Amino acid sequence: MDKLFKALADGTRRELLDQLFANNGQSLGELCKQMTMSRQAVTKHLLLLEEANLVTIVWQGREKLHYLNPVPIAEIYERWIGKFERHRIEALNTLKQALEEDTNHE
Amino acid sequence: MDKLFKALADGTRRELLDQLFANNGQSLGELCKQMTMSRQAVTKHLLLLEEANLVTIVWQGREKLHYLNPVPIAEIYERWIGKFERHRIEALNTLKQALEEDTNHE
DNA sequence: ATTATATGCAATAATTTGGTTGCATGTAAA
DNA sequence: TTTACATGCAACCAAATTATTGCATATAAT
Repeated sequence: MDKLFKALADGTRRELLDQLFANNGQSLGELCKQMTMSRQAVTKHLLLLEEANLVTIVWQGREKLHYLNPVPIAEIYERWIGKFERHRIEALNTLKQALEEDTNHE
Repeated sequence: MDKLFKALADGTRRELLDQLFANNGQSLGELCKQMTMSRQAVTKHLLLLEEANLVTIVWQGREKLHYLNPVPIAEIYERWIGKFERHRIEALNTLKQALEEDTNHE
């Protein structure tokens, strides 16, 4: 879960995911063309995405193709979104109460 | 969105959110008691959570109370989970195809 | 066989992050 | 009005992150 959030915590990496959303299965070279930084920098970002299991690699000859994997994102949903949703109404109510108590100087 | 992901990308900060899940509206001192690091370290983590809008502060006398805010997490869902879900079946299919082409050496 | 292309590996440098410590300030209690 | 408590501010340090560069290797094309 830590690697997943860290992978998503960088704009460049989210941009790479966006590129794969737009066109899945691109090679390293194709992805690099659309970025401003060096190939090695892009490689490192992609490595983190692979380690977070967000991107799957398929070698085709000398080309390395990159495919999106949606599974880890679903885990975020289950672990965090669901949790927040469950607490949502209660949390907002206690916050509201606290704010009222504070402004009313009870 | 960047601050949000970065805020969630640290285990200590997710632990602080967990503490507030368990007991919403805790003061800085109460949160610190449950952590191993210095008060200042905790303060800095909480500041990032505030800037990501995940935690809302209410001052009560000399105490600073911390409340969860579920809204930004919902934004993650809309921006990322939804997007992944929409592409999910298509992405898995193209990946499957690529894997088959690769192993069959066509 | 030679050349061009696609990628990997390793050393390095700059920046960001996570943490500590010491001192200052504001609020409540004795 | 002292004293204790809750927190803020700032300087500083170590470790992790991001990016660059130069060279090496493997595959494809001529």
